This record gives sequence, C-alpha cells and structure tokens, in this order.
Amino acid sequence: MAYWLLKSEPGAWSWEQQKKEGRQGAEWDGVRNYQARNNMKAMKKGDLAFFYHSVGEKACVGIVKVVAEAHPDSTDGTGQWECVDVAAVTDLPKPVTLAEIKTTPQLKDMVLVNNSRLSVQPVTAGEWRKVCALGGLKDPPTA
DNA sequence: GCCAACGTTGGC
DNA sequence: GCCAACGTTGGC
Repeated sequence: MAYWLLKSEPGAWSWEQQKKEGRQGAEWDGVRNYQARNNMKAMKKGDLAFFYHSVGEKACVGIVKVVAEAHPDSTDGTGQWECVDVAAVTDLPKPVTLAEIKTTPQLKDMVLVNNSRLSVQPVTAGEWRKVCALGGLKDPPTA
C-alpha cells in the first residue's frame, strides 16, 4: 500500500465537490500527463492520498482513498488516458499549506516542493505522518 | 497578471 | 534523434 498526493484546481474540482459528489467515489479524470498517469496506474485499491488545492489556497485540505484502480478515463476519446476512482475519507482539521510544507525540514523532499507541476505524486510514509500531524489528525489513517 | 519551469510538438 | 517553438501549469 502506498500514499499519494492529488492536486486539483478548486475551480475545476474542489474538495467540497469531492465530499458531496464523490463521497462514494468519483473518477480522478482529466489527467493528461504521462508521469501522472503512470503514478495512477501504480495505485492500488485502499491506497490513500492527500487532496491538494492548487492556485488559490495552495494547501492539503483532505484525504481520499482509491476505490477503483486505473481504468480508461471516460472524458478521453483516444483511449490512451486512464484514471482511478477516489472517495472522500476525511477533512484535514487544519489545512496544511504549501508555505508550511516548505518551512518544515522533514518535508523538504516532497515532490510538491521540487516538482510543483506534477499533478499526481507519490508521498512517503514519513511525509504522510508528518502532514497528517500538521493537519491536526491525531490518528492518521494508514494504507 | 506575470513569468519561470516543465512537457509536448513538429521541423529538420 | 535533436532542439526550437509553443502551450500550460502554478507559484508569486
């Protein structure tokens, strides 16, 4: 099992929508980047991921879990793009901002810091625990 | 709104 | 197969 970070512009698909429309699971569609797609193909059912709001808020705001492994992206006509389905698990009581991540020594190697453009990123177990702790989750879910 | 970084495309 | 041009993303 593994941990991930999924980025979304709140204007396109927000955490609020994920909780409302994607509580049982929703396609993480629209990814058109090979590296991001490959990361999704590596995901297993039960893997957990941070839900990150890019652009405005720039913070991890919640946690989702993978409920369906990679399958064709229904918004893609070419058949070459795939996506997973994710369901909302919990809010982060205190959103963890990019600024906070950048100033936390244990998180300086996060992909988010070093390759901010990759929209689907791996997260290490140590980073997972640290961000959960910063987010105010006393008993973080584990994959 | 700007611009740097990155990825992709296409001409050679 | 290289690389310049272009488009997009996302932080500031």
